[in-house]
Amino acid sequence: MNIGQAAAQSGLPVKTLRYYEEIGLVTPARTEGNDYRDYSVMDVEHLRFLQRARAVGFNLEVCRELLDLYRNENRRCSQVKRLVLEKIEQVEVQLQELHALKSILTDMANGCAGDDSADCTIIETLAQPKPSFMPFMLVESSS
Amino acid sequence: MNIGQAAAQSGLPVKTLRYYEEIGLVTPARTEGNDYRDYSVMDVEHLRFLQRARAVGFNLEVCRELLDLYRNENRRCSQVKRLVLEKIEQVEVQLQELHALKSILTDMANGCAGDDSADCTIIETLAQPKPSFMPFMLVESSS
DNA sequence: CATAAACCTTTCTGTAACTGTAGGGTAAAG
DNA sequence: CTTTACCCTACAGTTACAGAAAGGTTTATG
Repeated sequence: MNIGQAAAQSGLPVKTLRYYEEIGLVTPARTEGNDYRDYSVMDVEHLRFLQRARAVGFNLEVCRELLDLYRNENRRCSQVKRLVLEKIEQVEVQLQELHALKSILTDMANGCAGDDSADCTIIETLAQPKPSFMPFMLVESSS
Repeated sequence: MNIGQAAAQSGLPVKTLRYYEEIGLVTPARTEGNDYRDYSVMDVEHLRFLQRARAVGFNLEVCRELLDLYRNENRRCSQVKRLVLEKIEQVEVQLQELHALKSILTDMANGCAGDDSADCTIIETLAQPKPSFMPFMLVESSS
């Protein structure tokens, strides 16, 4: 089938399919006369697999590993699980960082009048933070 | 002062200082003989301000706005606070997305034996998810 | 049969915020 | 004088595509 149909069935944009071919993830056949890409049913399965793996946050490098495992009958389930556990750890780190940021930003907003004056505690904090307010800055600036 | 010292005092890498000059954020003077960058004390203040604004998650576009407000004596505090409140909203959206991802990934990991067999429920889920497992896929694939 | 719409093709450029590398000039120390 | 540590510019690379230019093909319609 043509690229447009493959895109519709996989839930991915046409440009993404061309990109995935360029980096060797899913390489469809070509029709003889006109050089159009010709995606097989299995190609589309792989594209759908990639779409879902991306949707749960795996980057393309890991998606490639996952797809290789999907295509490999000799895979071991433990290999797959390890990738998922690693991703969970990354997500947890990101969550912690974002929680910390939100806490700082919320403190900033709460300490700020938000009126028409030029005096602004947020600007002051960014210009010269009190350690009690942004304690991690001590660590950062000592590196 | 030279770029190396300015970098050390601001907590930013040398390459970042050159980049910030390239995009017009902080443009130091040049020494006459050798074209070395010559950062003033105020330049370094601005760099430190940028370092902290970046550290709490603002992108460079917003950092530029914040720096402009910092330099502008006619700023209104409310303008600053609005930027912080917007950022908080963004962080909250990201937190929700990450929580959802973590939940899906954790379900995947929990449902998987992680042994030496080739049968893997994670791979199966990515290949053909059950709606109860990845319900958002229904929305995604209908677009 | 002509033509217009809807496909398809390649290639180049751009995104964010830098980092790395190549190839060179300059300054302080021994 | 030489080494070492700076400094400079300019260009390529990173992620995962999206947009646009310029053109070939297929299909539907008049």
